[in-house]
Amino acid sequence: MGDDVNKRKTGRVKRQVVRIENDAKRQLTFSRRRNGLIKKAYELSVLCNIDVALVFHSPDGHFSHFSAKSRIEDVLYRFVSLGHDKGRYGLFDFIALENHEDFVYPFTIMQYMIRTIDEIRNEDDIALKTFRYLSLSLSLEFETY
Amino acid sequence: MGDDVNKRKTGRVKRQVVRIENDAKRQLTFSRRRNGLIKKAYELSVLCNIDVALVFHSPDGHFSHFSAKSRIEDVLYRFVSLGHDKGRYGLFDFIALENHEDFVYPFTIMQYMIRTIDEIRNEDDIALKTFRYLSLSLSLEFETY
DNA sequence: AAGTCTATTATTAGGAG
DNA sequence: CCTCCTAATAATAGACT
Repeated sequence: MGDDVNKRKTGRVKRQVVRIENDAKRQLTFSRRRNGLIKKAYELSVLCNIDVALVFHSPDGHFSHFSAKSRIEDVLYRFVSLGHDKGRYGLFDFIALENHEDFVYPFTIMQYMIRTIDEIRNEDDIALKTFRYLSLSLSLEFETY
Repeated sequence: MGDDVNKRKTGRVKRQVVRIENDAKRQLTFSRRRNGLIKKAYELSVLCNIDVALVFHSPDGHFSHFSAKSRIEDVLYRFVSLGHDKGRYGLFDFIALENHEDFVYPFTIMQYMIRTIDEIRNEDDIALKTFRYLSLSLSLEFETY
């Protein structure tokens, strides 16, 4: 019985911030930390009356998103349209952490949006897609708090 | 001198998750927790090889954003164009936490984007705005890690 | 994949500068 | 706006279910 005490090896251990190679462990850590991040984003939004939007993409194409206080569409729309609002440049504070070597063109997001909208306009099955998207959203939506 | 020991009142205290009414305290908490959130988003992106985008808006018009691993434009573009990608609906998992009572139309973001693009196309000072936006981005960009 | 336990690390509130 | 300090709360790695 005393053995159990010696064998016990639980409790948080320190982790280097490097990619987790083991698939199962990486998935578990992603799930836990994503929940932690969402909780903190929610708390920040309430404590400080801030709109926060979070978007996650994994390399295999999975994605998830979160927004507190406002719809994520509203938060992102405001972000996209910033470059469009002449009178308020002086108010913006930018935090940019870029790990890629190619230069950042601030207007790139607009070019992307224009291309996307053009493609969408050339299609005639928007209603169908909206319906499918809507069905999926509703079935997978859940309340954490 | 012994008095000092009794008077000492430091250390973290428990806070309810409700709006902080004191302006200075709310701003301080915002600054600290936003940094904490960005650090955790960065760690998640490295540990789990995930693209993460974060967008913050305060009611007074200030905003900031963060993205690790990929440009924020790329992460948001992928998000926006999801509704446009027919073949992959089955892969998506949605996390939606909506605090507002009105119904969420998944296509709203597209409608917003269309409106934004239309407005942009009706202007002829894009080059000037791009230049100003670029100058500001570069001067305020910084590396946290 | 998602919940429980536990020991430990990580974050952060308040105060001072 | 920061940064530093301290003591307390909060998050979480690993193991198990």
